[in-house]
Amino acid sequence: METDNATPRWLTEDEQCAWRTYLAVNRLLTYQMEKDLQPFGLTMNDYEILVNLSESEDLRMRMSDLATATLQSKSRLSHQITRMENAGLVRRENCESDRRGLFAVLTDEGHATMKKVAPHHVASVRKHYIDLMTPESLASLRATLKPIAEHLRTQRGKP
Amino acid sequence: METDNATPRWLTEDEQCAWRTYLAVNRLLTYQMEKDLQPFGLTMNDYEILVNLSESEDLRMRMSDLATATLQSKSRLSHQITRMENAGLVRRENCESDRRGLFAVLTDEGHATMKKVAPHHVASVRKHYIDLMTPESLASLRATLKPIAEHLRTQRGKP
DNA sequence: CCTAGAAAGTTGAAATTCGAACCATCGGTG
DNA sequence: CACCGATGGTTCGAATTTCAACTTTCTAGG
Repeated sequence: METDNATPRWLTEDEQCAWRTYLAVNRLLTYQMEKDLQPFGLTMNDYEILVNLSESEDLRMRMSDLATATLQSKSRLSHQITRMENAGLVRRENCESDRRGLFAVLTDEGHATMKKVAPHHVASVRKHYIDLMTPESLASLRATLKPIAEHLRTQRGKP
Repeated sequence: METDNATPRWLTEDEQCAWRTYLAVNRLLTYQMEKDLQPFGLTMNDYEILVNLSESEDLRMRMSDLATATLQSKSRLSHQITRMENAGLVRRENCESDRRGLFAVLTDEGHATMKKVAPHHVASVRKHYIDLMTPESLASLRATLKPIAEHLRTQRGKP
């Protein structure tokens, strides 16, 4: 008989507003970042990978680790790296210790691109996000979101 | 000579952390919401359209308005509605006053689906977002994000 | 009235993403 | 050592998204 018909706890006015605002910022911001990166021929995805690689030991990362770090499926990353490889930003290299494995390695060109684009991207992030809030707001936001990120990380299987 | 080489204002440690956390929540949350909707055969996109329609006068909206409301391109929305039409959730109807125009109208089935799914979706939003913060955090977050949404809305052209 | 844009939507092809199936190698166990 | 389930990655086909035409209808100016 139990067909799960407990009265749902609907969102209050405020909660609803908060949620929708969040969703809106989410999309609008993504759109804007994407747009600001476009003149350099990069997507957010490209950029994030460049960041990860350039912050890594030897400018390289195992495909798996990169997939985990950027929260993408293995399949998607594989395609993504192929495209970036064609664009000359990245190169695949075999892993000695595990012959199944591959590294994605930042090329010189990739590194140069990174250096050129980073300032613009940072400016964009500031202009459309960071600089629009007070340091207190930022701190509060971070404190609120951090545990949520943790929670969500534990929830998910392998995307 | 001006080649735009002012020293960029890099992000501070805290800012960097806030930004990355935001990005992470962004993706993880989207992923989770999507996943929780999957058993009902809906995507976030589907759901959002159902919400918009069910909150509208006569359960209908002009394609353009719907596109604007959901922040999608006309093209994307058109395909989207076609799919939902095939799924029986929505139906297209001509506009009397403007013969170029079309309405997307919620069907009975669409309305029923909405009613069935909404409680689960709300529960999901609570579980993975709203209920993970205090009311104060939520209020603060809303207050911070609201102006950002405004700013971003003014920035963008037609996606 | 006529015409040149603009606006509303659709369409089709190309690019991206997803999911499942697949291949090869690893690591542990009997 | 030989087997077997896990890991690391790629690949293929289907679904989704994007981008650039294209059609039809409006609207405003002359």
